[in-house]
Amino acid sequence: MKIDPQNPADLSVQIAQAIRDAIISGALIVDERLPSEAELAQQFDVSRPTVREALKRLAAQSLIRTQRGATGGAFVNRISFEDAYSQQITTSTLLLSMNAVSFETACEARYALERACAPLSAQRRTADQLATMRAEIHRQGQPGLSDESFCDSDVAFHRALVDGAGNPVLSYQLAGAVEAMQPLMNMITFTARSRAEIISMHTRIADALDHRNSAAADIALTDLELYTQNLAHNVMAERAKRRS
Amino acid sequence: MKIDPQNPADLSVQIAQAIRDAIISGALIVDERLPSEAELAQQFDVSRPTVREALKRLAAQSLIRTQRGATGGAFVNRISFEDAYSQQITTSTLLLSMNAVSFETACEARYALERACAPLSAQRRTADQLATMRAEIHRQGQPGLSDESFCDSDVAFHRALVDGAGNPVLSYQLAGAVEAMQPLMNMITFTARSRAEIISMHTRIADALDHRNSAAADIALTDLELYTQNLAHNVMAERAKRRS
DNA sequence: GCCTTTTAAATGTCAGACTTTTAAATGTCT
DNA sequence: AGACATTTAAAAGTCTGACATTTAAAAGGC
Repeated sequence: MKIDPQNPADLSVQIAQAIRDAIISGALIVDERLPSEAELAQQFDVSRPTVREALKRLAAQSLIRTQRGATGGAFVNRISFEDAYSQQITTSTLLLSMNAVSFETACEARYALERACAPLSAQRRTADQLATMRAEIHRQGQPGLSDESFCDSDVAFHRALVDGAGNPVLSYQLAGAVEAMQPLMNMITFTARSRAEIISMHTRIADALDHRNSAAADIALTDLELYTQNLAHNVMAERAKRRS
Repeated sequence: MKIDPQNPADLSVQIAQAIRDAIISGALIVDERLPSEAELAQQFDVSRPTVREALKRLAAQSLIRTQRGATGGAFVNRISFEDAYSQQITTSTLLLSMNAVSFETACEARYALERACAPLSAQRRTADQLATMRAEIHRQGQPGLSDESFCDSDVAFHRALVDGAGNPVLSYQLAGAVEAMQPLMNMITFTARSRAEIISMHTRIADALDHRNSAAADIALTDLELYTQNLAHNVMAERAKRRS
């Protein structure tokens, strides 16, 4: 692990890169302890604050964790699905909000992804996951349910659908995407949507998975997408009219 | 933006969180300059190194960028699709390698995602994207092509397929996933695979998109997945036999 | 008016000290 | 001997103050 003092890049960037490479290449394995900050400073021939800045960069990406105390230090972190998942949500959320991604584009991507796991969900969904979906549908039908709770329930429903595929990699990819898009979708369709319509389509999806009918699930998801896209379209048109 | 000195969490973590919240909430907008490190240190009542560690954390997530010099400072970064994409690749790659995700699971997820954009690709692929796919197929048929180049070409082919959907959100999600899984897939099927077989299936995919035949593309992708899964299965069985 | 030089503001880096946390080693009492 | 309290040491976390480097704007000279 070496750095080049002549390199115009900041030293802390170079050091972080060197350690990151060591982790990715397998030279440093999970739960292995890195040398102490003082030792690293010696090895790289830089000061301790510089080493610390490098370590903070890695910590921000969950590549390492640090412990204080006698047996403390920086340890290579095993990146969990949860870590990856929450990182994806922050990144995706900001990406969508900062790049003026149209509702249409985000919505299309979201449902394309969900349809991707519908066949697997139809095959493999457990009784538990189906029960979760039914429970969320029931919750969505409760009168007096706040808009926020309805949204949460919506997310939980789709989350169960995705988890039904029984593939953690898919779950992590999709749940992140769905959750990141939710604020955008709520912003548009918060007020206009008809809960009854949504509940009926959720029920169709749950029924389809219940009967392990992949094609029906696909169609129901497509209908839900169409409904959502239409809704957004109308809301936008209404807003445009009011402005003029 | 406030922090709590009594909080057991590290100050640099709290400061990073406070600034992150300000960005997400929109209190800080894209390209806005943050106060200088010295000013931030005053505001939060901490020392400059502590502020710097917080800023490095944010920089590692591409939330801010820093410039040196007279008009320099830390600026809120517009997260680009490229940023998000490369972050996703590192995270996903590590996630897969550190969590012993089975080849089967990763492969299934990958093709499920690709099938998700096949219908859109069939509708929208441009002549350019189709030409890219054909060119990569041709390249894959060149005798004397190194294994590495073949892999690169394979990635490029699938990348074109995904981009064909014309949805940047999908592209970013899927390209990241595909690329992250590539090392894992190569590790298994590097030697055993038949280029001719793969090329023929690639051709079937390209033909299907050429004719805007979504169903055929789906079938071809499924066949490619089956072929890959079989290959992996055989390689594993072979390895197990050799060990005994 | 244009080019060069100076200057100031900001980040990047360093050195050394002090604080806090933590676990292990040591000591003490029953 | 074993259980509990105390000491100690290692490590991260933090602070202070200084210097180096970069960069753009201001000042100055032709």
